[in-house]
Amino acid sequence: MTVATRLKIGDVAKQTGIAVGALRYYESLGLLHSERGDNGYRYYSPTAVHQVQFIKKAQALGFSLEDVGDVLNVHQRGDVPCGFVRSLLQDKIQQLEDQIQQMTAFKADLEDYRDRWAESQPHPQPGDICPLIETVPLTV
Amino acid sequence: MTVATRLKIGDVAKQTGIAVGALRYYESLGLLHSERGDNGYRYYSPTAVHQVQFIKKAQALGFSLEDVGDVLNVHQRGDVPCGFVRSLLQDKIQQLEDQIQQMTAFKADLEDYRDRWAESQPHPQPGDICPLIETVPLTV
DNA sequence: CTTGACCCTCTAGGGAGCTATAGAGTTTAG
DNA sequence: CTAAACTCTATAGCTCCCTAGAGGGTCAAG
Repeated sequence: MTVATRLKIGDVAKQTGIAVGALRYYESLGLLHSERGDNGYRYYSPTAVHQVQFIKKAQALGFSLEDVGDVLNVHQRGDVPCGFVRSLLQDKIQQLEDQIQQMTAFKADLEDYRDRWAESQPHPQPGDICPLIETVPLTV
Repeated sequence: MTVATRLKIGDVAKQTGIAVGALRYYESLGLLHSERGDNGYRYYSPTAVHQVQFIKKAQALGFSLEDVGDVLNVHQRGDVPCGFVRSLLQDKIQQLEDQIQQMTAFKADLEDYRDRWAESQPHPQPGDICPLIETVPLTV
């Protein structure tokens, strides 16, 4: 019987490409657990590498670390969090949709100004800073 | 001959709808100037209202306060900053374009996952947290 | 034994544009 | 005259995900 491999934080960092400081940060958020040796060092089992990769993958899906924590909590309760993940994912998609729409409308606005200002020689009024911008209406 | 109107910061705030704290913040960035009375109060001429509105309008075009400062500097040098403003505006449009493209591609990715995961009953492996997320490839 | 590569905790910072508070002085309406 | 409403400075906090540094202990190779 061999003792299970005990990884130090630097080993986990190397195997995952995540900085040591970030790993400690994950732990402070409760996303990653470690055992402490007598020297105070954090020790990890090889599954920790897998867990860090899980965090990376969730982030790649646009999940915040808080989201990851929520998923982990569902898992901790013994449930399979896939349904929860699906709904989170749908939320992210909807948020993206909304943001894209907003940005597209905003871009159209800006292009409108650009085209209107393309060759106009503005009529500066006393006190004006940029006579072009001065024509923008105040949204009150 | 009447003394020119001297506005206090609260007056400017009321007339522009910008919080007092924000006006002080603008001043700290050099975007808004005031004279000090013997009591230490900031006093503004009515053109300050116009200048604050200019800041608001520039922000409505997606300009950062730093951008506004740059525009103001051109103006301060005695130049008309409209050419500079046009090029800033084109930059903002381009940035929006890029961001929209990125977000659209990302959204397509997420929708891909969503559809693939729609009714799949995943095959949990020992150590898995959410078998769905586990299928996401690591971008290394 | 020494040197260097690790590890620890705690604190600060950053980006953007503010808001909020504390503790103090000033002005203004009644 | 008093009380409310205003003003001042200076500092901290917000969001998110870390990074960087100080000041110290621990461990492995030569």
